[in-house]
Amino acid sequence: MILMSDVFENVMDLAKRRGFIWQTSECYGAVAGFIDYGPLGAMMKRRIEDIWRNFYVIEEGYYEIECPTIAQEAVFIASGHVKGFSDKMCQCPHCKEYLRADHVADGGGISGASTMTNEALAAAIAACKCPACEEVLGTVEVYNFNLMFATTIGPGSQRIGYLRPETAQGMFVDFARLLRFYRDTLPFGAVQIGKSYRNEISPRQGMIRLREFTQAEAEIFVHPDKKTHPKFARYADYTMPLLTYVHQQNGEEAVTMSMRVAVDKGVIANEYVAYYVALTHDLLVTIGVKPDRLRFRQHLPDERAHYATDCWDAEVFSQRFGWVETVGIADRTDYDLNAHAKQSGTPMTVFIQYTEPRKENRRRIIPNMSVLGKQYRQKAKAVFAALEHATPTADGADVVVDGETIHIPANLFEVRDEVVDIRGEEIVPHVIEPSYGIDRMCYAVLEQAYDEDTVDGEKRTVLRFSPRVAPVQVAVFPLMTRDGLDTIADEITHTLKRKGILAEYDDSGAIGRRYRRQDEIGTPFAITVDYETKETRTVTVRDRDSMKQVRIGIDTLPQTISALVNGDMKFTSLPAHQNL
RNA sequence: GCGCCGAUAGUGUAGUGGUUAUCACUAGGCGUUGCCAACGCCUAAACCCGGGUUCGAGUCCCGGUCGGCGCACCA
Repeated sequence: MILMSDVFENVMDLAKRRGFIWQTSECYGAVAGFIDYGPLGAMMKRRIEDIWRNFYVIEEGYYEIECPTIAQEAVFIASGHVKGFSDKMCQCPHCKEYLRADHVADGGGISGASTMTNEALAAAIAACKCPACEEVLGTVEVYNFNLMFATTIGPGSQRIGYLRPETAQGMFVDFARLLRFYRDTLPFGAVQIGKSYRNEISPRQGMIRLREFTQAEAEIFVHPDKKTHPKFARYADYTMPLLTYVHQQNGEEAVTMSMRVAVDKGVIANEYVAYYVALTHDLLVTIGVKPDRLRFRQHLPDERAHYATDCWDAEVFSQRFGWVETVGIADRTDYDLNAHAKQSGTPMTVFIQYTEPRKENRRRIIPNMSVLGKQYRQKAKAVFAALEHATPTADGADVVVDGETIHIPANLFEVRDEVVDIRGEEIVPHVIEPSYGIDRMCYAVLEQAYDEDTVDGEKRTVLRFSPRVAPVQVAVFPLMTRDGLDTIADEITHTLKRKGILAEYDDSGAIGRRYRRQDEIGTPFAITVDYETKETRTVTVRDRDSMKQVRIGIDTLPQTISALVNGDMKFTSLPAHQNL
């Protein structure tokens, strides 16, 4: 349509002016990386989150949980964030370049940088050259920069806590309870929508990169050998352009294919990842992302987290920022559960029962505790343990305890060969993780909804929201504020509100001005009470995008508006279109 | 963090050291108005923060904050 000089500026200006998004605590001077959602923005965000819930909680059946945004240090030691999210940094005194101190050490042939103290590392790299300007560094300060916000828990306590950098860990640490909730059966999933925090060095690009942001994440626990999605048929024929890492390396364009083909050809690792790639496409289109501004890009092998076997990003095209990573869908394998099991000492496995028990020969060596115990006392426990794995002969068994070979006579233990039923095995599930950046989705919806057109030579600014995400769902206007028209409009407003519809009454100014106000905040429909209303109990319903109107009875308004707003009915399918 | 640029009513702006900071739109009130930002009258509303130079600073200088861009960073 109209070429907009800079959509980002127009959108953010409108967002600020009309109460969608603004900078936080402006009266004290804003802080980079933090935003407030205003009245309309918070409503829009909630509607987007609710659509997400429809997909993941209601349709997929993965219940939502809510964990604290602060967790104790052990959680993030296990997840790798304490170490991996923290870099040893230093600054070149000559060119002011910020450098990874450990990389400088590696480049200078110094080993063991990761185990040195900051002071030792600083001393070690003093003789190294700055990789940027080639000058010898000399005296530098090495410090840790961790992207997690740290805090302490409790009064005067030294117990360290961190604000979570992702919601995912909450689902992992709750694994055992979730497994019980889902009655010890794979696959199952849990989701969480909430705030996460990263102390970004340089937050930029409006609301694209924030220090506090909202994530919607699902962790789906699956059997490692069964990555076939039970409902794969739903999206098997769903097609979309896929930009594989091979395409990217060869500088080729994305190729459109169905999910079935993508899995069969090995383009996408498994059905689970493919299923959520397709579901994500479906979801993003539902909230109003245009398909031609949406692509799925596979992570390059060196870009993937070390544990992920496959990872796809949903990228939304922004006229300002180019392709913006908005959703990541990764197969995290068993990395997280293993890490938490090790750190916490709690097993995080599922018992998978075999369809048929397996017969297995087993030899058990049963020691005569009363005799051996007395004989070996403190060593007894170690002796028992060693004996279990010993290879007994006719005259006994030799075990080695603390380097000492001890002969246990055959009469002090019994060897039992038995056939046992193995009914199943403990396995560590793999995790499929779709992770959504809600703020980026909100921005994408705003940017893509923004439009300007020309009506009677005048510019009209309109947010072409899907009715499902529009904060205000319908506006109600009396044509005149007299002759009882305002009373009727007021009654209609209240009737709609009682049905759970967010209706806004407005009688201020000319009717055209009121339509324009609602256009600018993306209200999809407007009801006008006119003089005919008093005679026929009908009102006009006006469509934001076409500006066309139809006349319908007051009594059918609640059901009609509901259907229009939740997408069950299109405006064009209403009878008796007329231009008034 | 570094470098460059910027910051004046809600929004967009004018203002090259000197009265009471310009204009438009927006918003609120009253009147008018029989369907797409009409009109009249009235009202409200701003120099990012801190320091300095000066008789006098929105204007000049320094520092900070925020924003944009380029680097760097982005498990």
